[in-house]
Amino acid sequence: MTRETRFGALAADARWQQAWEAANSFATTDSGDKPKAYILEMFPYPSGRIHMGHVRNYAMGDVLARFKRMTGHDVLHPMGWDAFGMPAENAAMEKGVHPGGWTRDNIASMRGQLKRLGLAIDWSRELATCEPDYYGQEQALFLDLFAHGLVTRKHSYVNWDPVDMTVLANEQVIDGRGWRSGALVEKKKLSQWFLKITDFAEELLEGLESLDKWPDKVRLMQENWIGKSQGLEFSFRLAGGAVGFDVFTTRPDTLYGASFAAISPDHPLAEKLAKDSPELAAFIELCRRQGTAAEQLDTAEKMGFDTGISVEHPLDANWHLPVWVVNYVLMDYGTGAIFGCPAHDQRDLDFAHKYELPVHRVIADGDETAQHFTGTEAWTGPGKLVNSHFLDGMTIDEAKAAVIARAEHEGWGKGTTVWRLRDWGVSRQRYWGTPIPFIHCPACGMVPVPRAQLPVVLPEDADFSVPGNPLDRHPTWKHVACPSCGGEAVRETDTLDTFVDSSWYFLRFASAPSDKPFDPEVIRRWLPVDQYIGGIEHAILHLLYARFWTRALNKLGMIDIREPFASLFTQGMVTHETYSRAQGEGQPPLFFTPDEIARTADGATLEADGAPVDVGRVIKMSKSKKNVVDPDAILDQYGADAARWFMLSDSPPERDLPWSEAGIEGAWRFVQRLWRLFGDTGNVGDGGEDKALARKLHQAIAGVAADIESLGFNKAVAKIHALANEIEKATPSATRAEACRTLILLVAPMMPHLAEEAWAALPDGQRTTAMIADAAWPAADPALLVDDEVTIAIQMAGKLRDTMTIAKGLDKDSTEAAALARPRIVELLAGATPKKVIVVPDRLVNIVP
RNA sequence: GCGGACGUGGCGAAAUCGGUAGACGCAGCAGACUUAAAAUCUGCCGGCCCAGUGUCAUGCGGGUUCAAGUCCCGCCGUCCGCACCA
Repeated sequence: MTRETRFGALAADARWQQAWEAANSFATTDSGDKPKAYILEMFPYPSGRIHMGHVRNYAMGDVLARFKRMTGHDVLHPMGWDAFGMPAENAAMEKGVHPGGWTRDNIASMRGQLKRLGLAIDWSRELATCEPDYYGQEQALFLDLFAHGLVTRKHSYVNWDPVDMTVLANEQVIDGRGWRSGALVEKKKLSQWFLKITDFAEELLEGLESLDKWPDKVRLMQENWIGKSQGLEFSFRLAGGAVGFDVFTTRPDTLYGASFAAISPDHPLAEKLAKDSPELAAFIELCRRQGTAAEQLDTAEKMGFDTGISVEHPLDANWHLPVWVVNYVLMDYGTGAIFGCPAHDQRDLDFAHKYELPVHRVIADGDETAQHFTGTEAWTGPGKLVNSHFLDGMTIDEAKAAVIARAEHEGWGKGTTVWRLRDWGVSRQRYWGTPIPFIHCPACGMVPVPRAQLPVVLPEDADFSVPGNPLDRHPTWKHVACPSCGGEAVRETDTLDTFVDSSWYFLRFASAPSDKPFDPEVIRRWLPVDQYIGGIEHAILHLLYARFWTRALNKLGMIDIREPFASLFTQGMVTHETYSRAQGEGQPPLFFTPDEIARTADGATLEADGAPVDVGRVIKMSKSKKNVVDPDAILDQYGADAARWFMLSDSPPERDLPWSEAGIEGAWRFVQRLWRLFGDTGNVGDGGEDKALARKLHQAIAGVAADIESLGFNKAVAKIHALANEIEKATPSATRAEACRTLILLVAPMMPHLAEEAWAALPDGQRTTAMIADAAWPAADPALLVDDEVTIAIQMAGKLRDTMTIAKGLDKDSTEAAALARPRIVELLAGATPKKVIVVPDRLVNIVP
């Protein structure tokens, strides 16, 4: 092959992508004689076009996958589509296209875009969650979980959008309104399907400790989300002795500080009392209408309604506490009822002040022995018990234990654990999702669809012209015979939350038989995922659900592992500055896309009129701010390798990456620079060796490998730059030619097309494999990893005064002597004897005069 | 309000164990080559001054240490998560 002076990226991209496909280069080998590496990036939602965030995500995973192949691993690196979800259905409503057609078209175009990146993916394992061969197996797993009691139906309050006629997830409610329709969201009690994730609360929490290769941030977020609280649950009796209600508290030590009891507006007792009290009914209605948005909570006034009834204090039956219905008590945490202790809880204090309820101090504030409470700030710090009879003088922890012990002994309460985590409601009143495989029979009740009848396939002919669930109003689909009695029955028309689809796809990638969800033997070989890479936005929901499914399937005996992802990496976003012009009073600014803009040294102008625009902050690329750069346009102009290289350069991968035109051009220039350097593999000069360059080369081999292994791609990039600089400066030698050849291998994981092109252009006999895709990572010679000389610092009183180059490993005494003999040091000491000399071999000498 | 992360040149950053702060890149400046441009190459590139291996400098103020970007205490700022969670 004759060598071009410029690297033709577009032709090379296409050529090598075809070559890899023809050779089936990235098919996963199940041979099992090499160590396995399962590298997975979170699979994309097929929105239609890939964005720069995808490019960054898949570039990182691809470097790791290619590197693992080069270092002798069997690599599983698959790709698929999280293909169910509301956007497809919205498109159907807005544009009259079928969700299936819309989704499959999007998949086809995004697959094409991803392939242009040159990813080392085993495309034979591609899957889409919207296809029956996937969701049918998901239905089978759902029935397995049901058979083991992990699926329930229960009534619960949901966010109901009255316009779209569907349940909304909490995240889809923005300031009390449906995110799509803008309608005021109602609380509605509906019968819903739930997965019993709370059964696993304790082990999901404990399991976090074993995930030492997960970011601390994610583990902490999950820990807070699971929200374990330990305390006392006890029963209040109504004054007079009738059965009252249960409350939960984490502060049983403050029981003698109680001044009222409070129940949630949604508490059954409140609802019962409201039947006879229109005032209370109106109050409850008022509370339900109040928003729960974050800003409103800050300012929301504490409100209460005195029911007129009272309860007996559990430690003193003659002490009666009034029962209030209170807007700040939540029905879905604890028991939906509390006892109020104003002195030691800020909310209770605010409430007590407003309604002039008593405030009893029971924890002394520090050294203070004040028996009474004043002020507007509740004391929640440590202290000794006061005003508390048998508890007086105890610490908070001692008092907690004493009260719990007494409650258990006397039988009115017990120590318990309460979780913030709720069971996972998976019912969605949508068409474009996995049908829940159940049949409602008037005679037999809820009947699972028999295995032989799976998959329950979505009907193609659905009507999207009106809001609501198309499955529910489909003329025929839901009408079936009961599998149990044969009588007339109807299918469940709810579909599964799409987070279910993404809770087990990593298993299906490893093993996808047609007759079952997966083969346990094959799962044993590949799982857990060795490196999972994706966005921080999935820190809680997806990652928690996937952990739950893995543990649930483990409990069912279907898989051995308890945790799906051994190592997790959360990458930063791709950002770009914004360009805008103010529009006038009360108008939002007008934004411009980067390709409408000419960037100048100190500002930017609109190309259309040459006038300046405002350059805004560097923020996440988003359509509304128009600060997006289309990957296709970049690939057309610079090719895949420059795009990949830029994505890996400069910013640490966990941090945001500011996209810039100058940056991608810099990457492009470096691609060309490497191409020129790769042409020097035959230029051996006089054939001699260059020991210094050999050291730098081998240090780079080891350093780049370590950086890729630890996902420090920006550092690997810097080391490759530094090595390229050294090679360029060196005079031709056998070592230099060898370094040029080795450099091809070092950049191969990051710039695979350039590497293949350069590999193919090598003189005959210099290639170890036909394609570099099959080549091995070069071995670093340990002898060359250390320098034989080091330049060390000489400090006086901690300030740098001189440096000297000495033999590496020189002993302390000789180092000290050499330092003290330096003319500059002699001059500075001026004959004085140093008080102290600290020598750190190979590092520095610090002289204390 | 609670929890967490992060603050280093004009910009993205590096400094892996408490040991020469600013590697590497971007932008910029000066120069070479060229009829010119592109491309390429060379040099400079934190502040200050008396221009020195001078001095100050890693958000601010303290502390520990022979030595602090790194450890400790207290502030300030930015970002993220959760949020009336009993």
